[in-house]
Amino acid sequence: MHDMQKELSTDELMGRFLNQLKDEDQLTEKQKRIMEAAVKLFSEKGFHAASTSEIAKEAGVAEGTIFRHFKTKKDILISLVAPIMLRFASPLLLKDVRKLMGSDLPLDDLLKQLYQNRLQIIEKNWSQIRLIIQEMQFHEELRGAVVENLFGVGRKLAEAFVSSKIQSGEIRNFPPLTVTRALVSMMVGYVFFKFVIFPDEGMNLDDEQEIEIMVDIILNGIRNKE
Amino acid sequence: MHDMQKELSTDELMGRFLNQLKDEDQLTEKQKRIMEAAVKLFSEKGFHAASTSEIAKEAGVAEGTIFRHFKTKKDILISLVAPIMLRFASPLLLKDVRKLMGSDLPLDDLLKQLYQNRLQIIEKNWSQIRLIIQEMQFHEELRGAVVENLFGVGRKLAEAFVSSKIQSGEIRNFPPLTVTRALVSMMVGYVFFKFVIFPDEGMNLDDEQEIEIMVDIILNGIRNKE
DNA sequence: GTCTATAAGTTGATAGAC
DNA sequence: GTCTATCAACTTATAGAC
Repeated sequence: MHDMQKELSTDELMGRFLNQLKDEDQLTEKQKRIMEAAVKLFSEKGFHAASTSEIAKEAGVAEGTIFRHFKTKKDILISLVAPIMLRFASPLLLKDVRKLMGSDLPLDDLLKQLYQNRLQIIEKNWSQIRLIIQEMQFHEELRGAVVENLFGVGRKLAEAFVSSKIQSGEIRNFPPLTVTRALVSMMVGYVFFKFVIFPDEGMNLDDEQEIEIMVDIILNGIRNKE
Repeated sequence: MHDMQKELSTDELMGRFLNQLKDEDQLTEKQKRIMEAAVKLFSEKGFHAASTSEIAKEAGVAEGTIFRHFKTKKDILISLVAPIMLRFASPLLLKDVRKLMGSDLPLDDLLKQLYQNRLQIIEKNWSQIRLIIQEMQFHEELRGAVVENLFGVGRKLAEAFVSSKIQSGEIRNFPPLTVTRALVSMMVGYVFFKFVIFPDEGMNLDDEQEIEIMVDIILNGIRNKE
């Protein structure tokens, strides 16, 4: 049971997560190559199906080199999570989203841009997002870190936004968390269809049109009230 | 590269799928036990992380017995897909959903029941659904079969329903596929939060309340129009 | 001389054969 | 139901770079 060795606790992982910004520059060329190769293979074949020898070959290093830099194979996985999450928590959630949410755009334009923006980021980073969602299922500490950091941050931002719009009277008076989840669910569902169900073909309609209608539905519902 | 052996084509898999109804009774006690053990371990640990020896132990058979009934480990996985999908395509999608869609319930009650109904089925079969979604990513034939059969059937049903409601004037005139995807996205998103993000704790609100609001949002939107 | 990369092991478990 | 060849993660002895 090679998975049962000393596990990193969620706290330790969060520590890494928070310290990663400065650490990122301290990575050697080889470490970066190994991590890049690992992201590629883990997300292509899954964590268990990708062997360290493959990773070594892909990275262009000897297999032993991997274990000079990472205690275990799982350690490579863990080391990938923090930088990936950072790329979502810091420049993205905090900058673009805050800016959009602070703007005084009409609600429809704001939502459209928000969806478009998130979708692009998800598309660009899909293999890594998929990897994290995949492995979350099997590594408790990993899920803990994602939920605490990424989801915690996102949820607070979104709920604050929704609450303010409820108070300003723009949004009906529902529980903010439920409205937030509805907004996010639309995106999750769209992503699910686009990337999980039809990863190859692409969908019939283009994203912009689809998002336009999605926002219309979320804002006005599907019921005909003439 | 044990994944690269002779793959079952989508057609062969669909063949199995269609023939499974009669085959299901022809399974021996041992085969059933092996398959049950495999579903359990594959969905708990993932396909690659679950070993055939564990499966044998869990099923209470000798390891060799597995390979008397299934050519390869992957063959076990493939054999699981058809019965699982059937349990979704036949009794559920076709019976409950058709009945609900054919009823003349008001749209909100109809949607609430539909969501409630689907959610219960997903909850009851979550480990199997998760397994299929997981392994779809890595086994092309499997995804082909799921998309063709499950998704194809579901989509046709849902689109027909939405189209009829658009023609009757109950639903606004959007592309039926987009409306369908919006309806399903809500459920997908809800399931994602409930089972993937917070599989342990359970959510703050109970499903009935959440679904009630979700249906309200989908039907009437979140914009305040007083 | 230390520090790092490497490739040839070692061990154990795995899928699959007999 | 036992057996085995294979391949996994991981180790270590060695050699090269600074």
